[in-house]
Amino acid sequence: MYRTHTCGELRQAQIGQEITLAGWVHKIRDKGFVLWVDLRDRYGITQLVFDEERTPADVLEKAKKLGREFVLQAKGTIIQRTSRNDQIPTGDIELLVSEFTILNPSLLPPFTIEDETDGGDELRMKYRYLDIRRDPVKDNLIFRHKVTMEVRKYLSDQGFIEVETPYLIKSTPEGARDFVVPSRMNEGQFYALPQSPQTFKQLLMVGGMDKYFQIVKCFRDEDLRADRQPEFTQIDCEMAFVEQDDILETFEGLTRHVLHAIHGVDTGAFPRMTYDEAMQRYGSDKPDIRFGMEFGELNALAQHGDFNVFNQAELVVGIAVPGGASWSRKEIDAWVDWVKRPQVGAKGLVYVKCNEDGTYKSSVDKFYDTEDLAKWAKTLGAQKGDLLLIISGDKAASRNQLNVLRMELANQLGLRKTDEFAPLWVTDFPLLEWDEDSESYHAMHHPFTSPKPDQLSLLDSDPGAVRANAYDLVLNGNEIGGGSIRIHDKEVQQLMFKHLGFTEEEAKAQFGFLMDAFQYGAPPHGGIAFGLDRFVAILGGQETIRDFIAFPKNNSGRDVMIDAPAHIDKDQLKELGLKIDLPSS
RNA sequence: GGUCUGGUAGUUCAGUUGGUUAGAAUACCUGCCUGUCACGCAGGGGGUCGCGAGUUCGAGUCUCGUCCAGACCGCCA
Repeated sequence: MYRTHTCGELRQAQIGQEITLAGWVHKIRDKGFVLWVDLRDRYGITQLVFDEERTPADVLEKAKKLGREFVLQAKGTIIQRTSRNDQIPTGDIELLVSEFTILNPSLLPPFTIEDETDGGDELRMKYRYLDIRRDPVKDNLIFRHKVTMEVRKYLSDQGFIEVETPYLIKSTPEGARDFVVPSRMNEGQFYALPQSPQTFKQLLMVGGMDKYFQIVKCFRDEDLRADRQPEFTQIDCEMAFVEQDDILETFEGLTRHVLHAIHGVDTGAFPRMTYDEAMQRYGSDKPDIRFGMEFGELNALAQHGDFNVFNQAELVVGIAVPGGASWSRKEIDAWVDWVKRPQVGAKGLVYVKCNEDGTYKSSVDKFYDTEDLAKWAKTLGAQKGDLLLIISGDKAASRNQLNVLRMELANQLGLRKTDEFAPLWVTDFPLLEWDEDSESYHAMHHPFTSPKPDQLSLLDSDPGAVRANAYDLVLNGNEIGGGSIRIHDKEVQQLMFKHLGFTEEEAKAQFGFLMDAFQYGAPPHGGIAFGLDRFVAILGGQETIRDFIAFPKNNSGRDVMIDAPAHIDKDQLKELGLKIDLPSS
């Protein structure tokens, strides 16, 4: 047995006991006559003490040669400290070491193993196993464990069965790019890694597993962001014999359970909002409702004068920024420039200061009188001291630009509090969205999503107007889950494929197995999938999901620790019947 | 595929108009220190300024290319 206790559990109750600890040398403080070593493991830090009076001379001598991150086993007696440290739970005691063994020495680590490390991101990723020794990373992994355990507990208690689905499946053209895996036994053929277990969970419904879930890796070969990894984890769920409300209630229950178990908060029933309403009120299908600054449309109040920018706009839309009237001209101009950057793409930004004395000062004083501006302020819900910011132009573009501005303002005004949780269901998403590049309609969610039954007839006349039985769960302005009631009827599924531009043969070749299954008594069903990495990060009050993944990939999809991806040798290629043909190599 | 930012000591960074021997903090090493816990004090070692070309009497600094990292746009059903 390497240890009798951990480095985090010893208190005054153990004083006088002979114990053995094992851990890493966290820090050494050598005062000459006495030397302290902070010994660290997953559970905490215990101070070891060596001194001239009480420690055997050879042990003290050996201790003077220790280095950071050496792995030690130390035996001795727990004693009361002469001077206590109230900063750590074990600060009342220390281990007077009688003998110790160096289980393994360590090279000098390339960065300090401390909460506030001196190491940069790149270095920490390369030596991720050292990074994980640091509390912030370690705590995040433990936090993730707690969340997933609560999820499993809740779903299992609700009668859900966790079923594993295959990782080696078939590539399909819809959606994201697939990661592909060559098959040795079927030369020239490839598996694909699943972007989600979508069709398998539907087949489980046909199989009668009427409540399924799986905490499962999914893979998408698309460019990355701070909140996007090529492999990520979903809480994938599906239920049979349910309508949309059943799903929303079940997974609202799950989310509330997790919020309560992790943070002790009860958010109450989640508000619901249709997609159209979300776009109109917030310019986003995932609005952050922790704060106000709701959109107000000013077309009726602003399109009567000589200001042609507004007159010619499809939409004139604004928000009221709390306290913004006190901003200087320079500060406001900075925001005007900010929205005009190509990343935002607005043509301009009109402002109206609603001064404390009841007067108004705007960038369009030439065109509108005080009465106009007062009406705008009222429509946008402005108080005295607020600043109206107004964007105009194409409807979709203006909403998007104002949404980007609203979010950035909220960030800078500190309105996005990480310890506040504002969930929201967004429902009734469009079934299809127009893709400019291919000049065709694509499924907004996925091709298995059912249209609202009463809107089936619209599919031919006005496909873009058809609404789906699809919903997203939004938390603090992030989409953390999305799902739909699925199609379970072969004819309807075939109709969908037709509208997505599949020929009958293509549909049969790619999804024939699913439509076959639908002919053998497929129950009505629907489900949802949560992005676990993002969910955990938001619950943890952070933005980047990398900090909650033990071994994440970098910006270009590389694992810099193991240096993957990598070339494979000629024999492997030959065995797979592959030839590399790159202009550069 | 694109835009932007960065790459200088083990590490995090500073480095003025292109000009003397490239600095600081921290880490590391040595010595001192009778209770430290961000210990303290004194001293020391440590640099292919990402790489390659160019401009110049002279380049960490300017130009071009390239590699790497990060953020964003496209993309992500």
